[in-house]
Formats: sequence, C-alpha cells, structure tokens
Amino acid sequence: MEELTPRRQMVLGLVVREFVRTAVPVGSRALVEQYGLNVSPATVRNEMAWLEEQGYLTHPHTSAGRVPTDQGYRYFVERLLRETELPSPERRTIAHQFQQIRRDIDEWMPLAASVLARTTNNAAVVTAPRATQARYRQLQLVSIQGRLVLLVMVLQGGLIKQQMLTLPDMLSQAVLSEAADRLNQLCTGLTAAEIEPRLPGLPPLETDIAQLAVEMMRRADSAGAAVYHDGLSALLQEPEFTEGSRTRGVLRVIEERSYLEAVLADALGPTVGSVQVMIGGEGRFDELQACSLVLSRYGVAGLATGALGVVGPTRMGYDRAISAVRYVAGLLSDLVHDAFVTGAEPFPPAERV
Amino acid sequence: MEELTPRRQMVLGLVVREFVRTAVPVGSRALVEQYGLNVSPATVRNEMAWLEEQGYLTHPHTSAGRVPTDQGYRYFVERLLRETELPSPERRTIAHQFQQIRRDIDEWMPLAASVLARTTNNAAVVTAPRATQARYRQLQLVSIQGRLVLLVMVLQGGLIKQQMLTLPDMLSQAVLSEAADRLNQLCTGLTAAEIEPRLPGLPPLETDIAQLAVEMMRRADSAGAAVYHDGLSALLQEPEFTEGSRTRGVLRVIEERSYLEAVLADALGPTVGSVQVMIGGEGRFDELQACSLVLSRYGVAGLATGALGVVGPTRMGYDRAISAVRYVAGLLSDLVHDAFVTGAEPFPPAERV
DNA sequence: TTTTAGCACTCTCGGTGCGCGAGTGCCAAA
DNA sequence: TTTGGCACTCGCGCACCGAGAGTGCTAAAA
Repeated sequence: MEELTPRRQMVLGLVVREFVRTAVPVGSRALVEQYGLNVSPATVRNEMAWLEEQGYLTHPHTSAGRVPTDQGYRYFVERLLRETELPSPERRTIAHQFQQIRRDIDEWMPLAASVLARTTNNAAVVTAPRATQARYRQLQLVSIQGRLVLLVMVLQGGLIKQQMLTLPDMLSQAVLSEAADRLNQLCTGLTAAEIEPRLPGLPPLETDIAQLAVEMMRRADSAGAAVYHDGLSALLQEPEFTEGSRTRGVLRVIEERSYLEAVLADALGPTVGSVQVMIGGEGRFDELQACSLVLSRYGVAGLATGALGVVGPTRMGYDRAISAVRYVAGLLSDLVHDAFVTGAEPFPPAERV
Repeated sequence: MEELTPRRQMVLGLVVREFVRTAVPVGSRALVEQYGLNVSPATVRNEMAWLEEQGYLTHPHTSAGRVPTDQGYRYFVERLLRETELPSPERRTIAHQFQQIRRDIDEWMPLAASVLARTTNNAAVVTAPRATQARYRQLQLVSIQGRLVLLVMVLQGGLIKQQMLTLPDMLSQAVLSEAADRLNQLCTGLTAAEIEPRLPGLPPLETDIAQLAVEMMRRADSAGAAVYHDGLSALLQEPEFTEGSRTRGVLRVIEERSYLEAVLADALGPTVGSVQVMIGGEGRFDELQACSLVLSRYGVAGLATGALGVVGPTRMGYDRAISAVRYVAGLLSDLVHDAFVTGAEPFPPAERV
C-alpha cells in the first residue's frame, strides 16, 4: 500500500468520516463547507478524482458524491486511524459490569456480546473460550433414576460437560461417588491422551466411566464453542440492510457456527490481542460484501482462547468498534486468565480502566 | 366465531392455501382454474365479497385478488385444518435424530430448533426446560487456584449451574470434597425453601456454601431459561421480510429474551401439549403484525417445562408448522420426562414414530 | 506548477401522464 | 341461486420532464 500525500490522506479520511456519519455519498462542496477547508471544491475534486483513479473512492453514478471503496476503508483503518481508546467513563462502566459478573462464567459471553452491541450500535458475536486441549479437572456421577446416571465433568477453566448414561446395574449414589473420587484422584490435570494409557487395570465401572470421560474430552477438543450474539435487530435497521438481499451474510455469520468459524479461521491467527478488521469479505466471502467485521481473539494463548467481534456495514465507525473490541477482549482475557491459570493471584484488585 | 356454509369454507380455505403457496393475491378466475371448481368465477366472486364483508378476506386494492385477513387465517386454523401429522418417514428421521442425542442434554434444544426450522422453512425458537421449582440434586466444589473455588451445582433434571467463589482460607480439594459430600447428604431432593431452615448449626464452611447454593437455586427459579434459535436466515429471505421494517418483531422475539417471554406468557398457559397459534400479534404485539407464531409448551407439567415454536410470516404453512411443533414438543417431553421423573423406566424401547 | 473559477454535461430523483391488464362489482338473464 | 357480460377501478410499467447536485474539463490566476 503506497503512501498518499497529506492532503489526499485528509480528503480520504474526511470522505470516510462523513460517509460513515450520513450514509450519503459526499460531494466536494459539502466537504469543504462542512469541515471549513481553505481550498476550493475544485481542488478537492481533483484529489478525489485521483483517489478514485487509484481505487480508494468510487462513484455510485456520475452526478453523485464519492463513496469509499473497500480499499479506501482499508487505508483509512490502517493508516489514518490513530490507536484510540473508548472514553474513560465508558470504560469504567463496562469494567464495572464485568466486575459484577466475574464469578459467573455463564454470564461472561452474553455480557460481552451485549456490551459490544450497545457501544457500537452493531451486531456482536462472542464465542466461548475453548481450551487448546481439554484437561480433566473433576468428574461427578449423579444418580438420576434406576440405572440412569448423569456424568458431569468439569474441565480446566470451568467448562462443564454433561452426559447421561445407563449402567449395566443399578448402583447407589454412595458407590458412584466413590468411583468418581477414585477417578478424580487418578486423572486430575491430565489430557485425554494422558488418561487413556492408565485405563487398563482399573475396575470395570471406573474403566467404563473413564472411557466415556475420555470421549467427552475428545469431543470437547474438536467441537466448536458456543456462540453468543446480540444487537442483530439494531443492525438490520441500518439503511444498507433494510433491503433484504445483503442480510444473508450477516445472518450466516451469526447463526451458522461453521460459517463463523470459517471467517474466524481466515481472519485471525492464534495470537491473542491483536484486533483484525475484515472489510467487505475481502473477496473471499461473497456474502459479506456489504459487511465489515472487527475481530479479536481473547484468552490465554496456548491454553484457552475464544474470539469476539463486531459485525456491521462496511460503513461502520471503525474507531469505536476497534477500541470496543480491544477493550472487551482485554477484560475477557483477564477473566479467562484467572479461571485457567493455576497459581495466579485471583482477581487482583488492580482495576483495569 | 360463526359457522360458514360449506362453499364459503371451501373458498376461504382455497384462498388461504393458494396465497400461502404463491404469496400473490388470489383472484376468482385463478381459483376456479387452479382447483377445477365447477362453479363460475362470478359465483366465487360473490362468496369472496361476502367473506370480505365479514372480515375473513381483504383487498390490497380494487383490482387485486383477495388476501386472507388475520381473522381469515384464524378461521382456517381453527375450523378448516384437520389435525394432521407429519408424514411418517419424516417423523422417523426426526425421531431417529433425537434418539441419537438423547443422552446429551445440551444437544436437545439446538436439535429441536434445527428440526423445526428445517421442516417448516421458518425460524424456530426453543427455550430450555426449567423446573417449576429447582430441587437440589448434588453439589461439588472444585479447587481452581489459591482460594478460588468453582461451585458446580446439579439440579434435578440435569440443569447445571456454576459459580466461582473466593474462600476466606485456602483449603485442599479433599476438604472441599468432604464438605460437599456432607451437604449432599443433607440436601438432596430439597428446594431452596426447604434447605434454608437447616442452615443454622452447620459448620461455617458448609453454611457459606449452602447459603450460596440457596441463592443459586433462587436465581434459577426466577431467571429465564436459555433460548435457542435457528432458521433466521431462511425466514428473512421470505418476500414479506425482504423490506426491512417488518423484521423488527421477528428479531425481537428471537433475540430479546424478555420479549419472547412476554409473548409466551400471553399465548401459552401452563398446560403442556396443546399447540397455540398466534396470528399477526393478535392486536397485542404491534411489531408482530406480519408474523404468526405456532407455539407449544413441552415437558412435564408441574415439574419442568419449556416452550418451543415456529416463527414465520402470517402467510405460513400452518398445517406443517402445527404438526411439526406438536411432534417435536412430544419428543422433547419424553426426554424431559425421563430425565426428571425419578423412578420411571428409563428410555423405554418403545419408539415414538 | 498548482490552484481556482467557470461552465457544460451527466445522471438521479420526484412528479406526471398514459396504456395495459387483472380483477372486481353489479345487473340482468338463465 | 347461478351465470355471463360489461363497465369500472386501480396498480404497474414506462416514458417524459425539470430541478438539482455534482462532476470533469479548460483556461485563467496565483
């Protein structure tokens, strides 16, 4: 991506900002008047013509103003946007909300989605954190009725899996608890691969249970994490989506786990912390032509990570979206860190604001 | 609701069917030709005029065909629809899918939503089953790190709640497990209200934990159940929703839990098993004017119930939607029954097809 | 060499008018 | 009570028009 003269940068930047604000193609005179530039509209026009020739802007039709292209947005995001943060009072209220629910893992993701959606006025998606490799933490057997038993498994990081099973014989809760205790002694902290070789030699009941536990852990490793979302109704009121055809991509990202995963795989590496912006599907996702996504991984690299992001029209307030995604990812990372990293100081009082 | 002559019933029924099929206002000639009626278009017109006068049909404009009103759909659903079932092969594949995942409670609701969405080509919502009153089944304490402990609570019916807490002192896993065991001895099968009076006299650690457990149960009683959905992208392709304004209601039903709960409270009594149809918001939900909902409770009355339903345009295939909702509600009810009702024969081999 | 003013040109948008066709409502006859 | 006939209505698609916005180009000014 080449370098633009300062004035061209300014013109491009202003076109983007103005278009984001009004959703109307922006003309040369409007720009000069709106921002009190001390050059004439003609000069601006010349620069616009050049920017159009180079692919940063485009015309819906001859006598309309200019609209940024995907390339224009890209340049804007990468060169013209200084790293901003959300305003401090906003950060404070968000941090406070997360502080309130830090004990309730089930609430982390819905809150994150809701915060992202509300602060950016777009849709938000958040995937639950998933351990790189599931580690056994504790297992519990709950007698339901007759030979039916509920196997509850707690994995490192607080992920809980449950499954029902039918035993060959009916056993009392006491017997079940003892079996669970023995397995817990044996398996705590191990991965599926580490547990498997220890199976031979166990009593038959424990073997069966452990076998099932191993399967569940394997499934946890391969299965996709739960996806939370919010703000869809707000997003679909935006002018670019009121006419139905463009909504398809948004809905697929939010509703189809496999599609979201494909997008995430394309946009995000395994690194935690860097915010990535996908504009107009980047030519690789046709149905996302009208959308941009601002995405980030969160969590603890190599241990457990999830992803989160904002989905909106390409005409999106990138600065706010990026700051919000970065900030919320940071908060979630802290929470995950405390729940996963054994031995760390729990919930240090140092507040992140 | 008065009685219609057989011919008027037929005309109304055919208008509904034809309009559902084509989404185009249906005229008198089209109707006689399409269905080979042996009366003239003029006769049909007379009947249509009468049906319009009585409020069953309406005109978008003078020279267009007829379209059913909400009242017309209502009559159609209540009088003209014979109780139908899904075709047997379809029932079989659905039953098979549920059979496959019967052990995995977490999969019940996503599968139900997916099946409803796919068989009706509309959006579907499913709420998780919720016990009328949470009953303690088992509790477990998992040491995470330092004084941080994960409290995992299994309620009757397999609902699992988790919460982290920080203890005043660091305790070993063994001590925690013993405390949990003692509480389990004491509390199994009890409700929050029954546990509370037993708190005094317990050792301090157990008291704290039990206090927290009671709070969690109270919260489980009052909190809304998780909501699952599917098929949104298919639904929003329908002609009535391609133009954005009508989508609002659909999105609120699916994304806003409180809105869904209001609708459910309005449409469904506590009874399990009867399918209710809400057409065009019934005048009480403005934003649902363009939608119909086919809803049912499922589960075991008085013990644990959830709700599920199909959301579509008023121009919806009511027969299929009703059959599908009834059938899936039945399957889910069976699953809930087996997981909740202690002492029942687990998973009887008698297949429900 | 760069900027600016002027000007012709293009194209959308909203409004209007018109013919077509679908479908109705009504009436008189069967 | 049903039916054929017929006048009538009205939306839809199309073309047309004028206004307005915004451009591109050119020639003059800085």
